[in-house]
Amino acid sequence: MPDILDNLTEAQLEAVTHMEGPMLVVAGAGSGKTRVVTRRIAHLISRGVWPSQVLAMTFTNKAAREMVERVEALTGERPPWVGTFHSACARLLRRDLEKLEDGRTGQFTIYDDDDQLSVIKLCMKEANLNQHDVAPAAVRGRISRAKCALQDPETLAGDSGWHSNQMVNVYAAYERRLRELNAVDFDDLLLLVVRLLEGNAALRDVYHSRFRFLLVDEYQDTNRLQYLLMRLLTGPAQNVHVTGDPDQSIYSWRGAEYRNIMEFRHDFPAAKVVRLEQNYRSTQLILAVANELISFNTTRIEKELFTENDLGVPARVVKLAGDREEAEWVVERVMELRLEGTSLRDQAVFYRTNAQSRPLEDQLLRAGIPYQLIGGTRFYQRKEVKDVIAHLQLLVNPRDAVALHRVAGCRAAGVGAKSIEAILAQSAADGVAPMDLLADPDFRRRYRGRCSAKLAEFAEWCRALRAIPGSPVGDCVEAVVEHSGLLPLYEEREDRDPSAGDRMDNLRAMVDRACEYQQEHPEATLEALLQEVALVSDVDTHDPESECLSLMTLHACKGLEFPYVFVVGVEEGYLPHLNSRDNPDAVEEERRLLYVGITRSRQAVCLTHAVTRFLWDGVQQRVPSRFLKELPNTQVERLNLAGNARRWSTW
DNA sequence: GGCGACCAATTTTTT
DNA sequence: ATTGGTCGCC
Repeated sequence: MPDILDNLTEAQLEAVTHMEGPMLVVAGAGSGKTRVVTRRIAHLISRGVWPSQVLAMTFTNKAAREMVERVEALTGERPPWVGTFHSACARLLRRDLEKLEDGRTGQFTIYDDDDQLSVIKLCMKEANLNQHDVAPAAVRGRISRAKCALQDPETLAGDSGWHSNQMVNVYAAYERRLRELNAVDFDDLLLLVVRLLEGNAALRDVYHSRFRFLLVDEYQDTNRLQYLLMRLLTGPAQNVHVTGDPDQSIYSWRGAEYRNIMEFRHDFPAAKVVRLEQNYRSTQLILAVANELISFNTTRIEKELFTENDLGVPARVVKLAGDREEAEWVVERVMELRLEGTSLRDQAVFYRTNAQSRPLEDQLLRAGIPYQLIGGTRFYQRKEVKDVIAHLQLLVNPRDAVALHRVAGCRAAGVGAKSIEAILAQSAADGVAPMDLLADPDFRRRYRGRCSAKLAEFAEWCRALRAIPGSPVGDCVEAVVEHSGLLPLYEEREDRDPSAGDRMDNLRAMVDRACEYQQEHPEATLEALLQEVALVSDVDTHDPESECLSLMTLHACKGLEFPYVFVVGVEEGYLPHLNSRDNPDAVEEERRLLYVGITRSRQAVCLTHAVTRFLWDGVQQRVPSRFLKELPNTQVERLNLAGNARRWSTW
C-alpha cells in the first residue's frame, strides 16, 4: 500500500495532515488538488476516523468514484459518503424526507429537466398561460432561481406585475403538483435537505455527530443552496474543508457564486488557508499562455501558477477557411499524432456548444477514427430507455402520473390521454394513487367511469407489472422490459423504422446495465438504481482507458486532463458565447472557460477558428475570438490556413 | 376516443 | 433527435 504522505510538497502536506477545524485549499489548475483531498481522507482514516464519518461532496459522480478508489488504494477502506451533492442529498432524503410532512414519501421520483418541463407545461395550460407568450424553459429557469434563493411562491406573491404574478401562480401550482406526484426536481434535492435541517435542530445534531468531517470539492462552483447545505452540515467543531479555484468557476449561469470561495475566510475566521500554486500537469509554455489569458479578468484574486516541467512547444492558433476545413484539419492532426505514437486516448477536442461536435463526427467517421462523445443526447434520455425507466418509476412510486402517462403512451394499447385523465381525476377524488387504483384487483368495480375492454386489459396489465419484484434489480429490469412488450413492438416496425434496431439494442443495453449494477451492489433496491440513473452526468461516462478520441464541451472537460488538447470554434459568438455579450461578468466567465480548456493539456494545445461557418442554413462570416488577441505573441504560433487550396480537393 | 403519419421547433453551458 | 401539434381514419 502506498504511503499516504509520500511525494508531497510542503503546502500539500500541510493540507493533507490537517485534522480539526475549518480549512480552505485554493488549488490552481493541475496543482494536485484531487491528490490532496484523497490523501487527506486517507490520513483521517489512518488516524482513527471511521470512513463513514467522512462526508465528501463533489459535482460529478466520476470525481467521487475516483476519490473513493484512491482512498481505497491508500487505506483499503471505501468511504461510503463520498458522492455528488445531489446523490448525497437524495440518500438523506430517502430516510428523512417524511419528517418534512409535505406529503412526499421516501419513494419519491427524481424528475429530470424534461419531466420538469412537462409538469410546468401542464401547470401553464391550467393557468391559461400561452406557451408562445412565455417559454416554459424560461419559467423553469425562474423557478430554479427562486428555489436557489429559498423563495417560496408565497414569499413571491407580493411581486408586482401581471406577468410575474402569473408566473408565481405557475410556480405554486408546480410545487403542489410535485408533492401530489411524490416527485422532486434537482433543486429540491438540495433545497429539501436545507429545509429539513433548518427547521430541526435535533436532526442537525444527529447529522453533525454522524458526519464528523465534511469536505467540499470545486467550492467555486457552489450555488447558494449548496453553500447553505455546507453551513448546516458543519457542526460546532467546524471540521469543514473546502477546495477550489476561483479562476475555474464556470457555472454562474446555474447560480454558482464564486465569491463563496473568497468569503470562506469571512465565514470561518479560524480557517487555515493553503494555496497550491505549483502546477504538475502542463508545460511552461502552456501555463504561460493560460496565465496571460486569465490575467485579463478584472475580478479575481491575483494568482500566478508556476511549473518545473519542461518548456514544451508553443500553443498553436490556427485559422481555417470553414467549419468543415477546421474539422478536417483537426482530424488530420489527430491521425498524425497517432502515427507518431500518441494514443487516441491521450487526445481530446473541446468546443463551446454540443452542436459543434457534428462536423467533427462527420470527419472522424469518414477517417475511421473511434471517438467517445461526452454529452449530447444521453443514453438515459433516449425515448425507449426513458419508457423503461417510467415503468420502473411507476413500480416504486404509484403516484407518479407523469410516468403513468408515458407508460400508457408507449404501449399503443387502446388507452390514450383521455382515459388516463379520467383515471387521474378519480384517483385524486378518492385519495388513492393512480397506479394503486389501476392495479387494484377489483378495478372494474372501483372505477366509476366507462371501462372499455381495452382499459380493463390495461388495468390487468398494470396489476401484472406491479407483481414484478423490485429486487434483485437486474432481474427486475429484465422482467419489466419483457412485460412492457417494447421489444416485439420495435421488431414489428423494423422494416419501416430504421431506428428500431438501435432502439432494441438500447433496451437490451438497459437490461445489461441494470444487471451490472446488481453485480456491483447485490443488495441494491430499485430506488437506488433509479437514483443512480437520474443523477449520472455526461462526464461520468468518460472512460479514460478506452482507445479512442474524446469529444466534449468545455464545461464537461473540467477535472480531466489530456496530453494533447484541441479547442475548436474559438470565435466571437462561441467564445465568448453570443448570449454573454454586453455582460462583462459573463465575458469573464467565458474567459475562464477557455482557461479551463487550455489548462487541461499536458503537452500541447491547439486553438482553431474558422472564417466561415454553416449556421442555421446559411454561411456566416466569423470573427476570431477576442481572447486570441490576449494570448502572448511570443509564446504562440499562429498559422493562417484559411487560403489553403486543399479545401477544394478533398470534396 | 385513439392512433399513425406528418411537420415544425428547439439547443449554451448541466446536477 | 425528441416532442407537440394537427389531420384523417378507425
